[in-house]
Amino acid sequence: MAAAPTPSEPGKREQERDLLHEVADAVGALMEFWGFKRVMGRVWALLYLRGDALSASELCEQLSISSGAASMALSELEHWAVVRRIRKPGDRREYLEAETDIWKMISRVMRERELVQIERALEVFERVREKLRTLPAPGERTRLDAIADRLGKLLDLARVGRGLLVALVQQGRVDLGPLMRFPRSRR
Amino acid sequence: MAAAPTPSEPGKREQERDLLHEVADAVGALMEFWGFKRVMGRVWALLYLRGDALSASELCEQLSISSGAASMALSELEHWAVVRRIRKPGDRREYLEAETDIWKMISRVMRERELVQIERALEVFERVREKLRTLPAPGERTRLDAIADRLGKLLDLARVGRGLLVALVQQGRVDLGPLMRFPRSRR
DNA sequence: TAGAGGTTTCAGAAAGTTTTGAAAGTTCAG
DNA sequence: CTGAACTTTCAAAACTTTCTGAAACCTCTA
Repeated sequence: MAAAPTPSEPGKREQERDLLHEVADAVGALMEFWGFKRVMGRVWALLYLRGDALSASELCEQLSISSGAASMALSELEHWAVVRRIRKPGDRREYLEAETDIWKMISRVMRERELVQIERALEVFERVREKLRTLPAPGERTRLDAIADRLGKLLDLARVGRGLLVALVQQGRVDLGPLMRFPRSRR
Repeated sequence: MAAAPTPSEPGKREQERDLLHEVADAVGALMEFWGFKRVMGRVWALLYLRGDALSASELCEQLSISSGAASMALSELEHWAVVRRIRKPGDRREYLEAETDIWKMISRVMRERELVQIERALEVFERVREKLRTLPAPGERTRLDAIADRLGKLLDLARVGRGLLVALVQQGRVDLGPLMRFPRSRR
């Protein structure tokens, strides 16, 4: 190859790769913590940092995962609209590109996952409270009432949580200004 | 008249128990979703709703878990200060009581778990960006710069996330007022 | 339309997590 | 001190999740 016969750079290339991997692993850990598969985070981070589209097999090689794992991670990432597939004409392969609007990704997950979860719980809380109310207790009114009260506190909290999520999601962006009146008072 | 040893109530007692279990399971699901063991949520919710202190064996029976599982869940719950042990004089057993200040629990988890997680990632991002900068690339300045830029966006996001967490935790309570000034406008 | 180059599927392997139950350890009334 | 009552520990079992690799399946180009 005329282009770069020079293995000139000592370990620059490797160094760069290792650095990207470090970040990819950190993102992977974060994603895993947030309930996704670790590989998903690694894939997205690598694509995001490199900026250009990679083929699936390149990803497999870079991250040392099997084609099966890559395929599964990719389809899940696609479901969350976190990665896009694009085709280059005259090339049979698919290339993968990271969504770069991070907030869009986050708010989608909030909306479709966290919110669903909390609403499911809310539903149970509400239903049970109703039933507790109609349980015609003999001399137990007070005891059951106390339970219903505590359940009510749980309900309130869940509603606050839902409120926070909805607020974040509806804004479509992070606007912490109001919430953070003590920004850079570094203590 | 069914007097003292009345099995009078048809299924009231069972109904009540089932309702509490429904809530406990919902909380368990939520806790699991949030990265804790499902049992932890069930234990806390049951204690919280009943309001009175239960013995460990009662818990085992109520939730159909082994004493081992209970012991482990309890010590973890205790670590998070979500459940307290109390002793009644003249009784060899320990009784368990739920912490009722829910916000206190949440902010503790935020501080000790979520915040640690995000700070770990931040550290990696920062360190890698520094190194990328000092990688004396020949004609690659622009390519590496672009990578560093994207890494910078990641850093910003992580900082915003940390800011949100810190804000929530420092307030010591949920104050959504500022964040939610668009009450019920459907857009 | 053949077939080379790619991708998906899926059963089984590997890894990770939670639960059990019994043995070891504590605690306290007597 | 002793032993009954209770709790903790921990190795193994049960279960869940994730990964692998090969076969089945696409999809283009020639």
